[in-house]
Amino acid sequence: MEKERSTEARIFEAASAVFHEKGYAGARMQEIADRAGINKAMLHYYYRNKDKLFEGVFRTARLQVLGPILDVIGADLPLPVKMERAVHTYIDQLVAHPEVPAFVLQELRRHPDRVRRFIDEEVQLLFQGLARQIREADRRAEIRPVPPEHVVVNLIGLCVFPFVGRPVIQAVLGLDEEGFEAFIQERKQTVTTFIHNALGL
Amino acid sequence: MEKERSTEARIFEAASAVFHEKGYAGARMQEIADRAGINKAMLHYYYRNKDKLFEGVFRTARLQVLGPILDVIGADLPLPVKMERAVHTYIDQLVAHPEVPAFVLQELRRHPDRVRRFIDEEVQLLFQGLARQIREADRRAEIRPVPPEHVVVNLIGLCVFPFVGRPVIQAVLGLDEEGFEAFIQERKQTVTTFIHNALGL
DNA sequence: GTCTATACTCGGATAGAC
DNA sequence: GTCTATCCGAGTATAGAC
Repeated sequence: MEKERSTEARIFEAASAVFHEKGYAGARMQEIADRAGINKAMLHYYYRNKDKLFEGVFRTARLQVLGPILDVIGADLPLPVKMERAVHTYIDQLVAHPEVPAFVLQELRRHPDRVRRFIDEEVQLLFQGLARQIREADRRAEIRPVPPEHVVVNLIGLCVFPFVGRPVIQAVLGLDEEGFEAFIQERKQTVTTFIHNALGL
Repeated sequence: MEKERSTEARIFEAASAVFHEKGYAGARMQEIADRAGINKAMLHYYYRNKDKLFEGVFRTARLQVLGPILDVIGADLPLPVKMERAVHTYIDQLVAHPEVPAFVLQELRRHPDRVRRFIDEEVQLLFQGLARQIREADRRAEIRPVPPEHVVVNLIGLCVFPFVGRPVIQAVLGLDEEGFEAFIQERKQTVTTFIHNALGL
C-alpha cells in the first residue's frame, strides 16, 4: 500500500509476485488487486485484461532470467575465466529473482509458441558461440574431450536447478530458508570447481 | 476410447496426462473426460472430485520420479559404480516419464505442505547415506575434496534439468523431438564422465 | 483515477433418468 | 455404470457513479 510508487507500478509488482508464485492459470486478479492495495477494476483500467498484464510480467521475467548471463557468455574471455564468471554472475542473478526460472519454464512448457520469442536468434547465437569456444579448446587439447552442447547444458543446469527444485532440495538436505541461502552462496565456488575439474582445466 | 482397460483406468491415465501437461490449476475436468472418452459425470462417479483425482495422480508421480533411483542410491556399491548406475538408471527412468519432474516440482512449489510427505524420512536418509559415502571417499582421499551435498544436488540436477528445461534446451540447441531424444541418450555417458572427472575418479 | 455494483462465462459438482 | 440436464460458485470483465 506504499503511496510512493505509482499505482501502475504497484499493480505490476503485485502481478509479478502473484504470477511468479501461482503461474498464469493459478493467479487470481483479486489477489493481485489485494496485494497492490487497490480495487479489481483498476487492474482493467491500467492493463486491459489478465493476458495483457501477464504479457508484461513475462516479458520482464525474460530479462531477469537471461540478461546478465548473456553478457558474460558473449564476452571475449578465456574459457576458464568465462566459466567462473558465468557461474558467479548467473547465481547472483538468480538469487535476485529466485522464483523466476520456475515461472518461466512452467509457462514456456504450456505455450510452446512463446519459446521462439524467448530464445530468439540472438540468444541462440550467443550460446552457439560458447559451444564453439568449448569445441576450440577441445581441438587445441586445452580441455578433456567433451561434447560442447552438454557442457553448456550442464553449466546452466547446475546454476538453475537448485532454484527450480528448491523445496525438494531444502527437504532432502534439511535446510531452512537461510540454510538454503548459504548453500546457494557456496555453490558459486563449488560449481565453478566442479566444472573446471570436469573439463580438466 | 480403447475398450480394453477399465473405465477407471482410462480416467486415471487421461487425468495423468492432463495434470502433467497443465498442472492442477490449468487442468479441466472436461478435457480429462474427453481424453478418457467418457462423460464428465463419470469422473465424479469414480473419483469424488478434482482434488481426489489429483491426489491419485500425484501419488503415482512420486513413485515415477523417485522409485528406481532410490534403489541405486541405497545399494551397496563403490562410489564410481554407484554414480554411473545412478545416472543411467535415473535418465532411463525420466525418459519413461519425461513430463513428471516438471509437474511434481511445480505442484510442490505451490503446496509446501506436500513436501514432507514427498520427501519423507526414508528418502532423506537414503540421500544422507549417499552424502556420507561421498564424505568417506573424500576422507580416504579417493576423490577430490568436495562438499558432498553439492555433489548430490549436481547429480540429480544434471539428470533432471534437461527434462524441466526441455523447451528452452531444444530451442537453444536447435533440436527437434528426436534430436532431443538422442541428446538425452548421449547424456547417460557424458554426465557420468562429467561427474567422474569432476570428482577425480 | 478510483470506487461499487453487476453482468457474464467458465468450470466443478450434483440430480435423476435409463 | 453411464448418460443428459442443470445448478451454483468462482473469477474475469464492464458499467457507471463519484
